[in-house]
Amino acid sequence: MLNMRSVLPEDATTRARIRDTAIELFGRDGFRETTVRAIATRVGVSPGLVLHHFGSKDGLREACDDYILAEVEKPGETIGNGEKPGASANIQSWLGRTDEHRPWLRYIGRMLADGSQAGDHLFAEFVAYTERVFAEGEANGSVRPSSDPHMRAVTLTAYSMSALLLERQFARAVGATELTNEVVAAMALPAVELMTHGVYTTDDLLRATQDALGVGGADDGTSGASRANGAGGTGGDGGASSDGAAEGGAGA
Amino acid sequence: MLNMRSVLPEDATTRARIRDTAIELFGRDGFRETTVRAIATRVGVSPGLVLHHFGSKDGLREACDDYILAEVEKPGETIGNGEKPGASANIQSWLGRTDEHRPWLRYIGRMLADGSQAGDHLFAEFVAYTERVFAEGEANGSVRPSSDPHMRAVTLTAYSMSALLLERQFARAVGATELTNEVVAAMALPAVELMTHGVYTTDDLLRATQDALGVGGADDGTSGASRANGAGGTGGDGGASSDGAAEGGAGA
DNA sequence: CTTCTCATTGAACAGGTGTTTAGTATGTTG
DNA sequence: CAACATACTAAACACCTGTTCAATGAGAAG
Repeated sequence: MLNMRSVLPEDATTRARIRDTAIELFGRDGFRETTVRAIATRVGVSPGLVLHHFGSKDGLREACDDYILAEVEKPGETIGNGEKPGASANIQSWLGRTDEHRPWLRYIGRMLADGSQAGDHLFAEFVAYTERVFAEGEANGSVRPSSDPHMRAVTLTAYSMSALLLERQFARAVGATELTNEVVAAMALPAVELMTHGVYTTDDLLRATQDALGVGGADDGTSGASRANGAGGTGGDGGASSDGAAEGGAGA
Repeated sequence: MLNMRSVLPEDATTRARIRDTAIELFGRDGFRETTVRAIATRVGVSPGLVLHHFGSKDGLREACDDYILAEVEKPGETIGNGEKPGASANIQSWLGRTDEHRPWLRYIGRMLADGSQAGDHLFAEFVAYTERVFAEGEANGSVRPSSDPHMRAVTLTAYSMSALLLERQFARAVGATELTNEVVAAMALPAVELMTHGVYTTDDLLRATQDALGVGGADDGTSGASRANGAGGTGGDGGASSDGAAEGGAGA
């Protein structure tokens, strides 16, 4: 309720309007393909003014990075209640209101895809938060232990970010072209189902992977069937190290 | 064993060497940031020759797309045995030999990130394959049913592609800078653990998500604890539709 | 009022870009 | 041999890019 001028740059200062428009275009088209003139035209100013305020196009990018970083790390953006701080909660909230925050979500996707330092920082922050929450849950009993807690956090963070990086593909799956609320809603249940039960009914693939990597049963083997059946082992030879893992369900 | 000239453009025709170099640079730096002159210089020819062979830079890109598409859809690339056809198996195989196929993996990542039509085609193919395998496994008993099989396939395909899109972040997690075999190996176990057991010990979050979306228990409720404990419900109000799903583990 | 600051513009500039074009060499074909 | 197609180069061209610079206007400070 505090500041809701994200999408409507009505009375904001010209400098802020330039920055917001830059975020929008950088996120939509990419940094390299967005021209200073395009930003200036959309704001309704001259190209020179953009450089006057930000020094250079790279300076404008830095300003956008800083703004997004500050916005995503802002403590109580979500709702009125005393939500936990952290960037994850904010992105969470933005995904609930895609129409208002789509430019920011897209810009974050670009940050991660471009391999910038700001993207590294943001990703590391997400990972740290996820790892912390999972560690608490593990001590709590609500989260399963992992053979590699850090890599699990990295993996799940990357998975969640795929919604931003593959917006187009997720949208196409439900007949949309953008990351709308409908798309987010359709993504939710399969993701939570996966996080709750997994997809495989047996741990055959898990055992095979453990064997291929030469690790013992580090993970606790709770409710696991053991009959070998559907999913054939990973290939035949033992040369390759870890096939069948990274790909979604093609390991069989 | 058949054609292994991927990384070593020794005696290949000049046209092929230009294409391979373009794939490498497009994948590494992006299409827009890669200049025709940079490609020509690296191959050791004049910039004019690049255009002579491919008409334009966009024509070169199309040639690269076609080549990669054909290469990834090639039937028996994996090993000698009669592996199932399909693009997924090839990428699978490439991830096992990252040093040789890194340019192709990166190029595919760019295809998906750039939102090109070729990327759409490739992604759709991956999804179709994943969905088919899971349908077989579901009939088989080795794969759990899903409330939305198609969206599950889309989601898991996107998840697996995140390794290509976030190569940098995955590599940083193990102290590397590229997608090496070591990185792929480190990714494998957490991914398979997730696919086998999930991360949560209870289905509290699943039930909460189902309630928030207004769906009944479409998924079969197999081995599920029911005690409510660690993961607090999704926020307080009932306005937002599907919070707590897309983000990796921040729903709690 | 005067002076100063600063937002803003319009035009120009230097560099890099994809692309074209004329020309050269090298085979290949008749 | 001549004629021709093709691989290839060097140079230029037109365009777009980020950027600069002098000038203008308005408002604040004195």
